[in-house]
Amino acid sequence: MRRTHNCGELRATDAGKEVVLMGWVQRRRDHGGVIFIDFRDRGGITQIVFNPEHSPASHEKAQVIRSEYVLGVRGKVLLRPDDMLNDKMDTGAIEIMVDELKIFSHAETPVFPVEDRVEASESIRLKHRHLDLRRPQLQKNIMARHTASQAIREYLNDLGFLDIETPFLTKSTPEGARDYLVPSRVSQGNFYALPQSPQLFKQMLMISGFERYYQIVRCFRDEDLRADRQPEFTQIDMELSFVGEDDIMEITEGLIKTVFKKVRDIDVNTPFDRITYAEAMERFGLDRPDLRFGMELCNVSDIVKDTGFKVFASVVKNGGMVKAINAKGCINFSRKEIDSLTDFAAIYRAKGLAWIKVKEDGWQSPIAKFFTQEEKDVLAKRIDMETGDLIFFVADTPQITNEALGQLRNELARRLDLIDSNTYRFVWVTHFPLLEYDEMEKRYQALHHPFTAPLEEDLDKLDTDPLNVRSRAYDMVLNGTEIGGGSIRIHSQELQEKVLKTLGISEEEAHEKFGFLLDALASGTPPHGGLAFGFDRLAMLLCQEESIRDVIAFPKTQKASCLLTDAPSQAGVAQLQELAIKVVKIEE
RNA sequence: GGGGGCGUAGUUCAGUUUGGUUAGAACGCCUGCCUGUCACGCAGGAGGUCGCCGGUUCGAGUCCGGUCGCUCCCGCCA
Repeated sequence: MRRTHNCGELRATDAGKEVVLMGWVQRRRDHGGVIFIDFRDRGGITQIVFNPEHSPASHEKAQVIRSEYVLGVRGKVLLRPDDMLNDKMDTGAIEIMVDELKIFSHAETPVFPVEDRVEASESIRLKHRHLDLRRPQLQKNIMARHTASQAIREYLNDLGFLDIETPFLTKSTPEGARDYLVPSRVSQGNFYALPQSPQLFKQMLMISGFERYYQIVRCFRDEDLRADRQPEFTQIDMELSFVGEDDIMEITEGLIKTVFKKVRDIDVNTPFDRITYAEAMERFGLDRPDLRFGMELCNVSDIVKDTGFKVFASVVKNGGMVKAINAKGCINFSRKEIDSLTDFAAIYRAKGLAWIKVKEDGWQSPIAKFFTQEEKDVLAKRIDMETGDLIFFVADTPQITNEALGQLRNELARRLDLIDSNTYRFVWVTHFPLLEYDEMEKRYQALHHPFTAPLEEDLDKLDTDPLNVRSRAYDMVLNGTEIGGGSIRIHSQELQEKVLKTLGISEEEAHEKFGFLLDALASGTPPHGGLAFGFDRLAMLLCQEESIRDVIAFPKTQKASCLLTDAPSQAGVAQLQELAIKVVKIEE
């Protein structure tokens, strides 16, 4: 018996053919006489029929068949009678009348039915991932992911990129995320770190003269998980020599265009819009703006800085910021709805959410009485208040005001159903600040990473006004989600040393941690830059899934454990001894 | 590190507010019947450590304390 077709490809035009299908039993319907089975493989589902009058032997054998049995069947493709077509199935015009049945495997009753519409809990699904992965939806996702990765390889190969592997057992880097450590047996007491990204290696490859590199590569970060974050995740990692921002943007826009076309048959328009970080923050409050709807933020700090409403005035006087958002026509929001939005803003540390309902005869608002008529007029004009509008204000530090109001903007759009889920709106965010100040550690930190080039025109501010140095970093944002980011790198040793120094990394530490890079930079380094996409997130968006776990074959739980294999687990005494590792309990 | 939700039959859930007889439903499973179903139908049946540990009580799925797990979010994630 040799398989001739898959379960998704037979059509009315195949009627009369003798075929052999192999797959799993999706569902069995036994009528006492005739038995119908929905037969599934990765190609789809076809109905197979056991008829005691047609083939008594195979019908008899079919009595024992249950869900998820694995079968091979030989039979003839028959057109179904006109009144028995199933237009919900791709193969609904035909069925296979079985002449010969081979039962390859019996199966225990599955813990949950292998069907898309069944919603088993996530932990059950992960524990029995082999069953979960049989569900057509997950099969589709994993296949779409494959299509995407192949499209990416093909596209980059054609542009002269080389796929070059980089080490997993590598060196811990300061800055950035927590590392996963791997103990060394042959060098006891020493540890490798799994790479958070191949950043330094790809720069080394540029210095080595490979000019165009890519890798679809696993990266590891020991941080807390989210619906869109796993401890090991996949990047589409790229680096190019002799290029500037425009080259990289053009190539990666083409990459995205190709992937969306091949995976979803969606035409993405290029080039993408570009917006600076400063403009994104001003208009949307976030560095990853969702441009599918308007409702932009409005800075009113200058208007309220001397107002009688002390909360606003004092925030501005202390270097804070007051911004507003106009929920057009939302005057009918109840007190309860406004309270729930206030709670929402509080998640992002906003201490309150002031509001104004714009009525025909004036403002209805707890804060209206604090404003003079003149202030009211100026505010109304700035925020474009019209009768029926509902205005929200947040007053806090610039960071909190922007974050809270930016998130509120997204939340309002969701609640007001302003978002067309079939729209794909891409935008580049550029000119990120090079540094930010870490209040906890009392020092500057790289916003992107320490190898990002400062904007040339801002170089002189590195000593005098470091926080206002802009960088040559850029993020690709899709519908309010960052899907990729990168930068033009520093290619001069002097500048690299200077930036490391600004970051408070001593010369000694710099040479210990990055000496190899600094040496390499001095050996003749081409100008270079690159970008990395979060492949899992991209796949998630392509598959229209809510969780990254639905596009990863074997994902981990929020506690970073694998319910299938039960990793992580205790190591044996002998193993630990070999590594000279002793496990100690840490008391609270 | 912090906040929210969840944990009861194989699965999804109700029951927990207000402690009280034998813990229910649907789907799935098993048995029988059924020759055109496609979420087949009909009849019958089995199936429970109410996550775990401890406490209060005459009595705990229900109240209290602890603990474990899953999930969403904040912090964190250059």
